[in-house]
Amino acid sequence: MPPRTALKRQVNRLPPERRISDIMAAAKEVFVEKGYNDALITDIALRAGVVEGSIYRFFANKRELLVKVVEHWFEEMLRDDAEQFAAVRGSWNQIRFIVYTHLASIHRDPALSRLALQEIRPAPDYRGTHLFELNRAYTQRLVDVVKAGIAAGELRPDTSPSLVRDLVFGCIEHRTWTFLRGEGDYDPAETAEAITNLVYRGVALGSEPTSPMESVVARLETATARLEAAAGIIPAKSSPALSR
Amino acid sequence: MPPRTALKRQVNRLPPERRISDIMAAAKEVFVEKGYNDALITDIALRAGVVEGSIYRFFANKRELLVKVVEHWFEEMLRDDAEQFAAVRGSWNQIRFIVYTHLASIHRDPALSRLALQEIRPAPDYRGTHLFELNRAYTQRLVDVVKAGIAAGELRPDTSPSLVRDLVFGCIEHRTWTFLRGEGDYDPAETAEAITNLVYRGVALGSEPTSPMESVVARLETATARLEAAAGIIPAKSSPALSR
Amino acid sequence: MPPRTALKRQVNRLPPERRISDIMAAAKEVFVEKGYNDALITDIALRAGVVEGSIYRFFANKRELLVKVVEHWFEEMLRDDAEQFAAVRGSWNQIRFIVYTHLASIHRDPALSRLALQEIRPAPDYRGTHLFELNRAYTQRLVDVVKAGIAAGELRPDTSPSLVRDLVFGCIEHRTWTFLRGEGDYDPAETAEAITNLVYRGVALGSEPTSPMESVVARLETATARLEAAAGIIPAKSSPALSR
Amino acid sequence: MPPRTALKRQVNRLPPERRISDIMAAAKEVFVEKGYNDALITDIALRAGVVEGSIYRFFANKRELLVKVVEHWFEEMLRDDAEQFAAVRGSWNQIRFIVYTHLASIHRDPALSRLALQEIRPAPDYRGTHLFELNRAYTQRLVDVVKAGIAAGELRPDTSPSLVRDLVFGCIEHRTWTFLRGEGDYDPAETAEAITNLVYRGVALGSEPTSPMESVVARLETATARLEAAAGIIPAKSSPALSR
DNA sequence: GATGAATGAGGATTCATTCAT
DNA sequence: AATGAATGAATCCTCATTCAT
Repeated sequence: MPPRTALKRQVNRLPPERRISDIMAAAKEVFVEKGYNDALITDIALRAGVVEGSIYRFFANKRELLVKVVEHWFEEMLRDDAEQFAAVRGSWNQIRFIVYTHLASIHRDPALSRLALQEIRPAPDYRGTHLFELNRAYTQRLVDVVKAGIAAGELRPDTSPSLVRDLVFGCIEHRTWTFLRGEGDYDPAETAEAITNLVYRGVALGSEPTSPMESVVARLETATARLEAAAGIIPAKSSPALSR
Repeated sequence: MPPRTALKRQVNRLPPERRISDIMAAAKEVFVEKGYNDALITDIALRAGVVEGSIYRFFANKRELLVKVVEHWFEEMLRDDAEQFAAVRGSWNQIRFIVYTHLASIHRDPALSRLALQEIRPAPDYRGTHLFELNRAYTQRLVDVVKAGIAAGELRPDTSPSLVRDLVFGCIEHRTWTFLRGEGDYDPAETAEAITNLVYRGVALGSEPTSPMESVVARLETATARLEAAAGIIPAKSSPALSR
Repeated sequence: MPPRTALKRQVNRLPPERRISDIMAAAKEVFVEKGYNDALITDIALRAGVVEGSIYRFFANKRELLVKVVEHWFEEMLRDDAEQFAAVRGSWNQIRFIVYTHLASIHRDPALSRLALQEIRPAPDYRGTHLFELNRAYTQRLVDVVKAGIAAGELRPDTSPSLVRDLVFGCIEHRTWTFLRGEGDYDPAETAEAITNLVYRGVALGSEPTSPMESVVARLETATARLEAAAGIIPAKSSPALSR
Repeated sequence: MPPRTALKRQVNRLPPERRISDIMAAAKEVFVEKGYNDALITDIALRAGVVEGSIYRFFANKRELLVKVVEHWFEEMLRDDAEQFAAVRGSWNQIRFIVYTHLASIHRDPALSRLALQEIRPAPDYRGTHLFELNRAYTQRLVDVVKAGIAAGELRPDTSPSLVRDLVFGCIEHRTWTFLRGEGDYDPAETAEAITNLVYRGVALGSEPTSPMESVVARLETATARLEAAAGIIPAKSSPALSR
């Protein structure tokens, strides 16, 4: 048989993990730019440097690719948070941390958030998704905080932890809709503080001390800042916990 | 190109309002059964007893038809509620009424609720929709209740009414997602009670200060005052206690 | 029978000719603005102050309406021209008149010209149209001019009048295409002169000069020579006789 | 929405050029038979032995397919002619060749000619088409012939080559309209001879005195202008009758 | 004679997915 | 394993024309 002068096919063999991460990176880009429906497999393949068929070797279909991309994003977020969260003490601080983190994530990645909220969650197969599990774990932290707070006698014993969860995440979602539609903006820290206070007051035993405490601290900070300014001192970037 | 001449045409003349309501009724049925995407204009026309073309005499396109159907449903709901709501007295009762009504509506018409929340609200042209206006009016009632409560000295003066609105409607939405996906159920009355209590506690003026905390606050207050005095600076605008 | 309070129907009775001319005026507007395909019967009816159905009382269909509109325009043009044309003497002048008139018409009403050339003429039923007859009459004038010129011994006897007709009108059409597409412009007078000269030369008898004309030329020649001499200037490049 | 999964797919792989030429051949057939509007993509696909979708892999839309088909036809014509044309000597012969060739092409492929003249040329995007370029090249040959004739002293130096181009191609078009509408016939050779003679006479340097008037007037104008220039007079905008 | 609501046929186009090479 | 050409289902919308009132 004569040697084939087939220069046509450029076969580019790469380790599977690399292929997968290339595809997912490209898919993330395209989904973020175009949204799910307007994202084209062809486009994703092009940017990933593979052909369409190759995508289907690793992902059953377009939707699975979307889900995997969002799951990946979510997992990274969780991993980053988990460590810090473990260090936070006190119900109020923990709630605030969760609220702030969530608001900040949405603020950082609005497009991915939209995909998660609008494309994946409403789907009938959402339960059964790994993302569903991840999200459960994510929101469960709040439930645990509430349970712990109740056990510690800090929070009202008749509080429904799951209702608090819905209250918090629902509120955040509602508050960020306008932003997700690209029509407004919000300040994560400020919003987190307000939501936390409101919710905390709803669940705290007796006469919650959050807000007085808060305003006093604020005044202290202000006064301190002024003194520092008067003394010509530039304050260092304060720790997030105090940064408000 | 001129249409091939039809042999015989049966014209069935009806008053426009009737036609419109027939079409909307049929559309409502089909949208509810199939969802927006899988709803066929042909199917709607068939059930309404008209030809496809007739639908386009009254509605610019499929989406407008959807929006009109949902708006109609929403308007009816508002009309029914308004009267009853006017008779409710007291912040807690009013909040509960609003929460309950909303929960009950979703429970009664989950499919229409889904269409509103999933199909219409995320669209980029949502603002500008009449539905957007209706919804504003709908949620505004809660904002007004909060404002009135504050004015009456019943609710905390530092409450953000719009945040309460997001808290309430966001919570409801989150709580009903599972149901809307057809995977669970809830009791509107019970849920309304729980949400109302939680939220009300967050906004109501209470008898608060826990004693230990109070002394801390007092001490901090003193320190702050001294610092401020030391700084010799007159605080700007308003007193810090009210500034947030 | 109780008197009907039917205020609904505003019947507006007008003499048929008035109706027809209103409709045609409106149709002309719309066809000119939108072209045939994009012109809507509804739009025409609206501008004419009638309903769609009324249009069909006077015109069998949209195309007939178009044809009637163009015919009307054409008839007016013919009427205006006929008188003037009758006064023109001499083959060259007559040809120039026809060419100029045609170029000027296209320049004045490019949209209507397009409709005639692009919409009506290519149609399979063009023959049989009154417009076809009108156009025949219109172009026939040129044929007659040529025949008369031949008979008078001014034009070559082997000239095909119909070929001259195609030459002239084809040339005009080709020359004006760019303008009709809205991409260029031309000067009717100048273009008419150029076309006429070119064509005339093709059909005129050899050593022609009509005697009276010749003497004029001779005299002009003399005058020119004198003027040039008077100017004492050596003509540039080539001899003036060849310079154009 | 994902397409309902087809059970079995028969894939028939072919080299792209073959596919493209199959599709174009089928499209040519259908366009010729039915005209652009009445041609169905389905029909074309069927005859080409592909599915509708495959057509859209190679052609952006129906119109592009049409344009490509006509361009292909035109290119072949040009290629065939070019060789022969190169061998023709003498202005008259060259003009006749071009005229004859054009008449013969139309006579051979009236349907394709119609598509070019009626569907493609009037479109607003005609310029920018490759066909436009091809046609320019095609007609340019005549322009070049005229220029060469002038340079060789065979044709009148005051001839406008582009006007001759419009004269020739316009005349041909006009002459063939009836045939293109399927209502008459013509003999290419005979018609070519007649047109060529008529045109040639119009441009050949002969004894004809039409232009004498014109050239004399031109000389007068030139001389006058020089005299005026010598006298330092800026000539007023001359009357149109003299402006040439 | 006027009205104008109702008719209804008709086809290009997209793009996720497959599978022969 | 990679390629990428081929598949093919699926549907909204327009608007000239009609005809019951």
